[in-house]
Amino acid sequence: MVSMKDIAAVCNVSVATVSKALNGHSDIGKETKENIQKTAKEMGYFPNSSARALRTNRTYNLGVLFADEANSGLTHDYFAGVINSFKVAAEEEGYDITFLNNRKNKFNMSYLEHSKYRGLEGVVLACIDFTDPEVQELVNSNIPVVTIDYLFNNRIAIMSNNASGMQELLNFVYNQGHRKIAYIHGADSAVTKARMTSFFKIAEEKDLFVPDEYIREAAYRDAITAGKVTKELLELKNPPTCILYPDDYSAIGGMNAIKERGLSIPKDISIAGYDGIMIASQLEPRLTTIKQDTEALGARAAEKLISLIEKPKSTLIEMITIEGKLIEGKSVGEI
Amino acid sequence: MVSMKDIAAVCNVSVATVSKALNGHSDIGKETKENIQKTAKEMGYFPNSSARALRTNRTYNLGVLFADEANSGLTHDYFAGVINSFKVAAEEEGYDITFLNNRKNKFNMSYLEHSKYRGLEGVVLACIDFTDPEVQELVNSNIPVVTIDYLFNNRIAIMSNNASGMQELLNFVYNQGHRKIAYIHGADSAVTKARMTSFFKIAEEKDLFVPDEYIREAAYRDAITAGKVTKELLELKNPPTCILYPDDYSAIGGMNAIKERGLSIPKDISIAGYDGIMIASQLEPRLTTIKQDTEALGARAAEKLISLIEKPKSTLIEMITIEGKLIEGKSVGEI
DNA sequence: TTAACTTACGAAATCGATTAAGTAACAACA
DNA sequence: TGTTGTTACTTAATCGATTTCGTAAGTTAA
Repeated sequence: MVSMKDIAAVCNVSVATVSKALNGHSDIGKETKENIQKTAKEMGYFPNSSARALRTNRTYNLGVLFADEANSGLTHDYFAGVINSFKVAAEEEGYDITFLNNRKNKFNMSYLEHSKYRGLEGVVLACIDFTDPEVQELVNSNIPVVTIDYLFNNRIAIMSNNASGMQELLNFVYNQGHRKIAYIHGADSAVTKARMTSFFKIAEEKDLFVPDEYIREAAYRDAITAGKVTKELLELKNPPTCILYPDDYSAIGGMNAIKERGLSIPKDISIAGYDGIMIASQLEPRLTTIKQDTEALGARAAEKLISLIEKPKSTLIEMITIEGKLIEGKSVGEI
Repeated sequence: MVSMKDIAAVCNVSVATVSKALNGHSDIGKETKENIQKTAKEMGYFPNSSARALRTNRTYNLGVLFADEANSGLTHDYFAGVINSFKVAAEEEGYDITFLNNRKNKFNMSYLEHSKYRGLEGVVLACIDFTDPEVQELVNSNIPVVTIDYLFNNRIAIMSNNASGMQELLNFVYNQGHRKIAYIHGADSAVTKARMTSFFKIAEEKDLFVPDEYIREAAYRDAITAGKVTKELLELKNPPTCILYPDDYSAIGGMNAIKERGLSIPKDISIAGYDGIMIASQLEPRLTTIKQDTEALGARAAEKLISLIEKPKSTLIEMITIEGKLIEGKSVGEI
């Protein structure tokens, strides 16, 4: 690797001069500067980030903490989308992304220790167990942190607006004329809670009667269970005319179960998913769903994290809400 | 941040002694060593990776080059699975993962420059344009490189065995009694080529007549086109009894088109996908597909890359083939 | 002409860790 | 007793870059 020393030798100047010339300081002669810059380019010089980090205490490295138990990690459409957009936004600002280990590594470092070891300037937290003591340690540290879809009182949070998403979805379904609406909700979590609360609030506002048997549970992305539950709903004496699912995968499970019965969507029964994953728009019929704006979620998270790093004083600790968008699709029909 | 200097001061020894004590050198007294280790723990010491990297020239950092044009990046099930498993395997060996920028960043570095800047000890290439001059530059550099699903003559490649996968799939379909088999293949690529070649080879071996109209094209993961093509195939005077798709998403598109016709899978027509993504096993009927071993692909890539780094002499430049696995599912019936 | 500034550069310290080389103190051995 | 070895440290150089301070040479002003 060619270093400043090498350039200095070639140009017959000191290392200090090279550094100044390459970093655009003012106390360098025009000719000297140009010569150094030219030589640096010719020699293929690139700064050594370790050396620079050591001296300046800036690594331009951001951590991503993202647990992937049971393949629910990078292969999880929603979070993969968020992380991807976070990455792109961070890269545009000259930052690189490093994953924090979720598994125990050789050195048995905690998340915080790992962050310090790598000199991460900030960390984004997504899709993890926020009650994990190690996560708590990180959140209570002095490292800038932004969380996604979870709110700590001392940290910036970027939240997908599940309440308004559910509201919009339910409104749409209602306006299509549906009054017998079943809701298969996800397992217990902050997201599920937000959506359910919203569901019942809107239902009440609309004087919609929702019998207990219309409210069912199925884990996220578990199309099999969703399919089973769907069949049970269809067998009710008074079956719903529309079923809402926890996510699009589940809706696919439901769709299969319905088609298997020989029923047609949306003629015989309507369904809606949530998330707006790619495949949802390619199904037949096109799935009605709330497309979560993963793009915006990731980008905002990066923007805020970098702002925390570069201007901590003027960066507000706030909760930022990202709206989902109704994709009307074709799976909810008029009644 | 607490440094060795701080520990040295507290323990009344030199920095060198601290370093040796913490790194398990032999020329340190038992008591001194224990005292230093205890103090280090108490003070919450963690090494500074930048300083260590600067001195030792080892960063324990691996690069991942992974272009994500058009959302086909981390949200691409197959590659996300591979990268995820690569990450886990690398982390187990004490390495961290850094993404190489695919977009141009502030400093306008090439992939190689970026790798050098960050001191990446090796890079894994996946899902990119391998003919890109910047990729070529990286491949021809002296940085250890492992490629996934692409073969350079001077680099280790980890290849999913598309030929044997297609063979196994076609054999299965054939053994179920199918003789009228349509094949919707992906767009032109090395992967498509490998599968097609294999398809025709096996077909020939089996004396299977494949009319031209049975061979169609649809882009990867384009369920809409796959659905359209499926309808066209169904309308043929002599329609196939089984359709093979480029991937599982496409198969879902086909599945929808078929169900829409009121046909039943696999009673009226059989279908098979490729890849073995999560949702495939949750469809009704369960999709027959070749599950690509993303787990093994990523893990082997990490293993080989680390081996190139740690014992370059004894590491063979080779092509490693990872077999897919037939998931029988329920979407191909007996005839 | 001389004091006061500018300009353009260099010397040296520094960041935190590693490591070769050196050195006391003590023990072992002939 | 003198030589050799061992043990347990310390000193100091080093990795590559940044930055403070210093200074020689030239310029301007009085």
